[in-house]
Amino acid sequence: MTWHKDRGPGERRGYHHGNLREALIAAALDLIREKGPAGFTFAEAARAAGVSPAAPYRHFRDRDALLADVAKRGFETFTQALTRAWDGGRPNPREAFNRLGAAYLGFASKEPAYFSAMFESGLSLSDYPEVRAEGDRAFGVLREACEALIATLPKDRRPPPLMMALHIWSLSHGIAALFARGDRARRPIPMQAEELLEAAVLIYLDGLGLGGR
Amino acid sequence: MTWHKDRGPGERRGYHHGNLREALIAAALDLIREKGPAGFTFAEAARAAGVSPAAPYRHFRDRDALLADVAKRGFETFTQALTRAWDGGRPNPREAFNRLGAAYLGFASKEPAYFSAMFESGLSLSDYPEVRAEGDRAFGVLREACEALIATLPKDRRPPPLMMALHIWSLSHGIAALFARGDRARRPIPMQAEELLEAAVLIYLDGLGLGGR
DNA sequence: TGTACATCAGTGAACGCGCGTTCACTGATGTAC
DNA sequence: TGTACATCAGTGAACGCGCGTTCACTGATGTAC
Repeated sequence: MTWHKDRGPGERRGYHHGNLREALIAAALDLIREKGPAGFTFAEAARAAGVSPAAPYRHFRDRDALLADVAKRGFETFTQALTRAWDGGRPNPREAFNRLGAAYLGFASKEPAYFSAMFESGLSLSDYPEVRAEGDRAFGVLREACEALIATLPKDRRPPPLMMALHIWSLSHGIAALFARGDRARRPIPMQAEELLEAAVLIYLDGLGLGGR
Repeated sequence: MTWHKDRGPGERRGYHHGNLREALIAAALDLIREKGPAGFTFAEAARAAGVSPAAPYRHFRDRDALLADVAKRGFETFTQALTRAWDGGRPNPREAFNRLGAAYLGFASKEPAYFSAMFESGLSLSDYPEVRAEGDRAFGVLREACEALIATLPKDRRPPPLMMALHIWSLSHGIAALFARGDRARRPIPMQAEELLEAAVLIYLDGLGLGGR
C-alpha cells in the first residue's frame, strides 16, 4: 500500500494528506503544550503536520480560527469527561458529584493544552459562538448535577440551581487553574488538589444544609 | 527643539529617557490590555515608549524578563489592594472578609492586564522566584484574614487555616477568572460577580460553623 | 569651582529569520454518462 | 467498464513585514581631585 500516506518518521505520504485538519489540531495541541497558547504559529503547525505553509488555509481562515477549533474540541472532550464522571448520578448524587469534581481537575491536569486554549488563550467568546456554545454544554453537566443534589433537599431549603452551579464551577476552576493544571504554571501545594476540592465541596454542601452525608 | 525629542503630545525628553524602565512596563501593560499577554512584543513596547528597539536591553534581558516584572508589580499592587480592603479586620472580621473578596474581583475587573500577566501568561514560576515570592505575599493577606475568622470559632471546631485560605483563594480566583475579569474573555452571568462570591463565602462559612453572622 | 574622566543610557543601522499570506499551479479523487 | 471532466487539497515560490538581537557609537550625567 503505497498510495496511502503515513506520517511518522521516515514514512511517506501522497500528494493529499488525508486528514490534514485533524493533524493541524494535533500539532497545535503539541505546540501549546510545549510553549503555551502564545507560542504556536500557523506556519509551525503546518511544518509539524509535514505540509507546506499554504496548506492550512484550505482548512482554517487564520491562526485564531484554528485556536478556536482547538478550544471547541477541548470543550467537547471536557463535556464527555464530565458526563462520564457524573454517570447520571449513580450510585448516588453525592458520590457522583465528587467524581465530577475530580474529573474537572483531572482534565486540567492531563490536558493542560486544551485547558489553556479553552480558558486562557484570550479568544473572544463573542467572535466564536461555537466555542461559547460548547462551553455552555460543559457547564450544563455541572448544572444538571447540582440540580440532582438540590432535589435531595426539602423544598423550602433549596438554593437556586444556577447559583450553586456557578459556585461549584468557580471553585473547581480556581483549584484547577491554580493548583491542578498540568503545566509549569501550577503552584505546588502540600496536599492533593482533589482532596482540597473535595473538602471545599463538603464544607459548601454542609453550608447548604446537605451535610451529614 | 532640536536635541530634544518628544514623547507624548507636547512633551519632551532628552537623550536620556529618565525612566525608561517604568515606561516600558506601562507600555507592556497597555499592549497586554489590548491584545492579551501573547500580543505584546519587545519592539512594540520600545516603540510605545518612544525609544529605539535596542534601548530596552539596557533594562531587561528579554521579553520574558519584562513580562515577569509586570507580573511582579501586578502582585505588589494586588497585595496592596487586598491589604487595604482587609484593613486589619476592621470593623469586624466578617465585614472585612467580604471587602477582601470584593477587592479580589475588583482587581481582576480593573486590571485585566496585570491579572493575565500574573496568572495566565505562562511564565514559569520556578524561573522567576521573585514573582512567586510576591504572589505568596498576596496569598499571605488572604491567609491572615482566614486566621482572624477562624479565631472567632471555638477551639475544637477550627479548620486548618491553610486549607481554608486555599479554598477562599480558589473560589475568588475562579469567579474572577471566569466572570469578573475586565477583558473580552469574561463570561456574562445574570448577576453581579461580587454577589455571587459573597453568597458562596456565606454558604462556605456556614458550612464551617461560622454561620449566623 | 572647574576640569578630566568614567560610566550610564541611549542611538541607529544592520542582520538573519520566520511568519502570514498570495498566487498560479498540479496531482489525486469522485462522478456522470 | 471506461473515459472525460469537475472539484478538491495540496505544492512551492515569492513577497513584505516586523521581530529579536548585535554592534560601534555618542550624548548626558556623576564624581574625584
